[in-house]
Amino acid sequence: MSLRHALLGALADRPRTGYALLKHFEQSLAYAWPASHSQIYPELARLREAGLIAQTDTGPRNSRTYSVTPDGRAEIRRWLGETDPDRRVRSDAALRTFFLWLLEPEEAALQLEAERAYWRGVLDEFERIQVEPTGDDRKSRTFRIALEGGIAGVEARLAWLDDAIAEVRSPGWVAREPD
Amino acid sequence: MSLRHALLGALADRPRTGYALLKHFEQSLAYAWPASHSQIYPELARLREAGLIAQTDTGPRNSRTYSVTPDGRAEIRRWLGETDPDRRVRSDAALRTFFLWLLEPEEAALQLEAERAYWRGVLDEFERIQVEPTGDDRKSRTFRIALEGGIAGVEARLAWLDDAIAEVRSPGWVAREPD
DNA sequence: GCACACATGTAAGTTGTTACATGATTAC
DNA sequence: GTAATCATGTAACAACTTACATGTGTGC
Repeated sequence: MSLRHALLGALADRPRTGYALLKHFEQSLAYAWPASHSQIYPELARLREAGLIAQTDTGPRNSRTYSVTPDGRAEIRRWLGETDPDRRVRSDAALRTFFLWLLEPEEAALQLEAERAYWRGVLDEFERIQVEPTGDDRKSRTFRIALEGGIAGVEARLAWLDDAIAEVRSPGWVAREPD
Repeated sequence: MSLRHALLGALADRPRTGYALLKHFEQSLAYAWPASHSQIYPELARLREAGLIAQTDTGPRNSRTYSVTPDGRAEIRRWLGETDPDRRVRSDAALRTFFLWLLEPEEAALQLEAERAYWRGVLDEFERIQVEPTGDDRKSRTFRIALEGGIAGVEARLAWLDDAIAEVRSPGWVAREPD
């Protein structure tokens, strides 16, 4: 139930409306745990019913501001400290690399180049965020650590994509097995 | 429907039984698209019904060997060439890094050290596989490319974890906000 | 004979996606 | 006024997890 704890953690940072949580998921959390509004709103209702969050304000356009309760804060700490992370990762993009041999060499190269263009864009965005000034409290530092993790991962992927593209464009790849 | 195409791709490599596919998912494909037997067997039945695979052999212990049909081979190629990869990635482990500030510094460091130990083990396994001799046909090369992608990703993560651990153990982290 | 790995399946429940649906405020 | 963004919800469906369930060959 990671979504539940993602919401609790985001509300432990500060109270937010459902819509603000949605935007937070689209921006920061999108690379760790994507979630859509049709998942978030019902989950907020369940968290509220369970007493882990409470609606502490009502704003314009029927927006509802939620805050974590002491129970909710205890629950997110329990989750972080006492449960093992689920280290499984599903990546459609990674899966496709196992099947590169099924494509014509030129087609394989084009696919990998599209990947490279996409992840370059992501890296640009991460680096744009990275230069923004922040505080040196633990929250700000945590965010910078998470961002550095994202950057390191994307940089590694880009370096690997360069190698992979070179390989599928190499004579040794193109020459053999013309299908 | 990545599972469907993961199965088609694995069967395009060579005919396999359901059980062999299961083992293949536990080993190679586990880091890209984990799947359990309760998902694989029903999906094989559906693929067969759709005419994308066919049962080409029956072995001991009621094992069934499946092969891709021409339609199945066309479908995996269509998927690889004509559909965009879903680049979203869900990672419980990555999500948790956003909430490091909620833990006591020592607890945060212990969690990150557990991550480091886990990924070191994965890297050891990848490197053990990497030194095994293989061919230089496209299939073998593709597998090596995928493996190198995995290794690059894990190495980047380990380097980042070293930095992250140093940061949460630094005086600047430990000193402030004693909760 | 018994344990273990092989081999396949179903069922209940949870989680996630896509589509449908509606209303409120702001900017032009 | 009208388009865009804000703001929240539900419903149908697909995908995934966990548990239940059963039978087969091999090695000791």
